[in-house]
Amino acid sequence: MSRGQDSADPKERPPRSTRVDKRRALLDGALLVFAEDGYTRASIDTIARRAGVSTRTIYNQFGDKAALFEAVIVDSARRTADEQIATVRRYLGKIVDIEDDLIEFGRVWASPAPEHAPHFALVRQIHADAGHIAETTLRAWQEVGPLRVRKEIAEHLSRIATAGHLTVTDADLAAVHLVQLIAGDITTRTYHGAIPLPVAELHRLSDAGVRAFLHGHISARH
Amino acid sequence: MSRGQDSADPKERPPRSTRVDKRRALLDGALLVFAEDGYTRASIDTIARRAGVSTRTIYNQFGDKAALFEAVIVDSARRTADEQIATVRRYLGKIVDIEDDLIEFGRVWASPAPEHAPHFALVRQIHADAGHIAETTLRAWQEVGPLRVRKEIAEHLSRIATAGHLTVTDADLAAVHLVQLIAGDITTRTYHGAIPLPVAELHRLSDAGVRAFLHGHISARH
DNA sequence: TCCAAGGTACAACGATCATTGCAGTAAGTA
DNA sequence: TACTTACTGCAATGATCGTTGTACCTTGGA
Repeated sequence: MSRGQDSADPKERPPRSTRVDKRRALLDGALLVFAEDGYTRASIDTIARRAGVSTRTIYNQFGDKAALFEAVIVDSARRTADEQIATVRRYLGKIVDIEDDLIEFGRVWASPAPEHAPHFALVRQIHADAGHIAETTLRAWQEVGPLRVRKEIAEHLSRIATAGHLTVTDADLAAVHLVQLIAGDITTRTYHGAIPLPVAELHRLSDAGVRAFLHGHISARH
Repeated sequence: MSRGQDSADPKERPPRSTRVDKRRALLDGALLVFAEDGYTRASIDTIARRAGVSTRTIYNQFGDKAALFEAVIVDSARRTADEQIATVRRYLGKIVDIEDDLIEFGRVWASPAPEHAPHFALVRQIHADAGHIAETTLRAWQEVGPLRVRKEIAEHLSRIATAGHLTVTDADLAAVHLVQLIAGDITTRTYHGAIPLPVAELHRLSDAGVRAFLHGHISARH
């Protein structure tokens, strides 16, 4: 999980071996296979073939299949969360018009981002397999991924609220509401990315989610 | 999927055999095992043992494992949807105060209902395994379960809207928003029912969801 | 009492799979 | 040049599993 000690020479250390490259290739290939097939169905041979690596290397690097799965979960969650946090900062950093800005944010957030589709399929696998995954792994995943993203969104919403644009009592909960309204229905309808869902429909759903987040559905308007 | 012809004698037909009982026991037992372990991990032997039935009976009744899985999906979806639709009718049939009534509905909707917990675990398995389930099965499941429930909620929301309590342009979408705000966060936090979540917290989340559904988060109040 | 339908126990087959050991190889380093 | 490190290919092992065939039992109805 964490590097024991930094053996960082002051001078540039030449790529001492392909060790790190193989590890990277394995994390990427295993993500694809685990995302498609799930933990049990995914075979070590398939993963090795997809990563361009021998099965023996998997065991040398990770120990066993469960450890590889856990490494993939944490790695993929961190990478995706990094991207999402960048998106949040880019679109919620400066608010001019709260509705326009949230709608633009929602459209980007709800966009497929095809290179991250495997990650979301993996998340579905985690949800389904939670009963067979170590507690520590689940916690590590939550902290490095979803919770980090939620915290980022919540902090932005709080700031926007103090600026007078929003009424937010529980920022974490508001963050959950926002992302669920924006993308909740989409993720259930774009099964494992197999059904792409046209962009226009995607924007319609996301826009409606943002408006619901802001105004609600009660008819006390005007 | 559908009974070919009704061989219904006019007089009470005595329980001709245990055939239907075994089928029922199998659907119930298989639901538990599939929900806990997922399709691939669940073994026929385990299912047979849990249902109090020989493995041979499974093959005689359903043909193979995949067919049993599909039968379980559709059966469980129908039963759960029936319950949910009854809840919708009971709590949204007559509206006195829109906020009070929705909050009461939300609390019931978000309640664990421990006897249906396996179904929701099964739904997570379906979401994860969608790529390995026949299109026809997925469609049948959607129609007999989630879509039926969504339609019921949407119709009630439309009626409530015409009565002047709500502003609803897309009733289906509004229905999705409502259930996601009420229970969206809960289902992700009560992993396979292992973490029960205290009732007070559950009500807090559900109430906040209902209020967000009605009023939104914008600070244009008063 | 006898029949037939449906259930059970049991053994077996073939396939898949995680995991390990071993022998060989390529490449960086002393 | 010799040593070390990490990767590869291959074979083997032990376990699990879906599926089938078979012989036997139970029970409700003719």
